[in-house]
Amino acid sequence: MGAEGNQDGTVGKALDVLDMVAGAGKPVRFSDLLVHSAYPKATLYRFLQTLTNQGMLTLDPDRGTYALGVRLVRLAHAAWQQSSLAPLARPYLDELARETGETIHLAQMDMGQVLYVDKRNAAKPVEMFSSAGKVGPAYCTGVGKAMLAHLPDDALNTVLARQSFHRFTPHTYATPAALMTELQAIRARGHAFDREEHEPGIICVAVPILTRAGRVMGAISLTSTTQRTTLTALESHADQIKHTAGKIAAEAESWRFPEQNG
Amino acid sequence: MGAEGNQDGTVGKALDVLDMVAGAGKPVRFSDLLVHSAYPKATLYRFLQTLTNQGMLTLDPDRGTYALGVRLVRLAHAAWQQSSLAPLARPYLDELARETGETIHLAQMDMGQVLYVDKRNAAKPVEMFSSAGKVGPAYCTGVGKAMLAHLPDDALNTVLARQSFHRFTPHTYATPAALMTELQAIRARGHAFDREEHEPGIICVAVPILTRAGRVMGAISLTSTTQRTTLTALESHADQIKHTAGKIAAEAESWRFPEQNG
DNA sequence: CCTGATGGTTCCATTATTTGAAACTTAGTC
DNA sequence: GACTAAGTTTCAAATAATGGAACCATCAGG
Repeated sequence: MGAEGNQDGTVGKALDVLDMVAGAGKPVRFSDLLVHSAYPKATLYRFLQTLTNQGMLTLDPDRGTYALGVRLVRLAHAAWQQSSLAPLARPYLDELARETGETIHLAQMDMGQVLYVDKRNAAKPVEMFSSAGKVGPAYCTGVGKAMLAHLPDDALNTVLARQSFHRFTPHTYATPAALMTELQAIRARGHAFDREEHEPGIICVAVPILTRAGRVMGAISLTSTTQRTTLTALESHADQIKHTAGKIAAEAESWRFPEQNG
Repeated sequence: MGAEGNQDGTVGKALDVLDMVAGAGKPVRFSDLLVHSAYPKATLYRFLQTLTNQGMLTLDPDRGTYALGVRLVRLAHAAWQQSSLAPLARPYLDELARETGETIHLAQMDMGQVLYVDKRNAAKPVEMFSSAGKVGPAYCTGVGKAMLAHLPDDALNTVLARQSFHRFTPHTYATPAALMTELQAIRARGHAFDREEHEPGIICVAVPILTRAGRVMGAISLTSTTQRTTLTALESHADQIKHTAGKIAAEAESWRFPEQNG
């Protein structure tokens, strides 16, 4: 049930193919792609050639498989630096991690999904690339809901329209209506919870990072497990997180930051 | 500055524009790009629109500036996982770092340049995204030369043709001829040195990671400074590094194939 | 209030590129 | 050697990209 339907000319189609390879999660053969592709043989073939030529894909000549190219890693380095909150937020997250001793996530919105751009893990040393870049659903994660709650109406609708609500756990808000009520509460409260809505046993408090004008830039969450702590205990850190979010927002604004779109 | 030599149809040109934004290193205005661009106003404009639409770029509506989009971060996560040696090499690099106590780099080749995909720093905790994704010259770094030395002739020539040899330090090999001799020595020896060729005071030993068939997959280096140690002392780790490289190569080769459907 | 810049956006006839069915070339099997 | 599956190339028709020029702000002076 992937969202097919691209309207951006040749470039859009090529990026579609790129996504398809990315989505596979591992090297894929031409014919594998062909089956799932909307494009005819020759067309798909030419796209793959072009993308390979451009270093966006690599072709393993032995196996005849395509995989994402390392050029992306280079681009992402630049992207992460110039357009994610992560480099700027780093010291503040470090501080928050030190003070609270809990796992911290920094996330932004990408195409209606939550994209984690940084992480601090209380226990283990950081595994950056392996966690930054991960995506998750917006409607059932703390950071996701925190951001959704502060999206302008039209953007929110666009995002929700693209969602297919899946009931991950018994606590998941599985309808737009239920979610809307929850978002309102979050807006009033200033922070969002994850009450085991995505994964059983995993809870968190999340706070949005907003510009002075109220535009959503990202969100921070403090995550733990039901075994280690309770939601109430986590909530006691809420003000602290808000403070951190505020500092990040302030610094981001002084550096003038690009907006997220849905 | 770089001589444009792109011709991969529309897609290639669009990716060119993407690189241009990446190269700027900071959010750029339309007109800034227009000056440096080979494309006329309307064309460049449409590319920017398309790329923004696709989430490869973000447009800050207040400033009117473009920056790399977070979609790249998501793609890179996948790229790093599925097509770099990093995830697979991680435990081996950890081990090597523990044993030697020195800084370790894992690099691969990208468009004739060295691309660092992972790093272990003896002293400080890792700063992954901020170091993975970095690029450097091939002809004057340990990892670069280690890889060049094992490239097939035609590939080597392609790469060298693209290089503009810059004399970073007095020790830099600044001509293809001099470099060729060095590469021969490296091939014979099995490992490469960086004798302060890129940065004064920085030295390293590097070893290529090769498939059984002899194809270059990447390289590992062990880096230090002239103040802390000597090249001879570093070289004493050479066999250890080769051993690590061998293990990574073996695992990389065995860890390739199956396919799913769905 | 006008006038001229500057920076960004849209039009649209022309042109070049993409498209994709089909033919072809391997490489692998029985 | 004949059959199949996977990958590659061809080529006329369809389509999308091109870019010169016109257009629409917004702002700064006069």
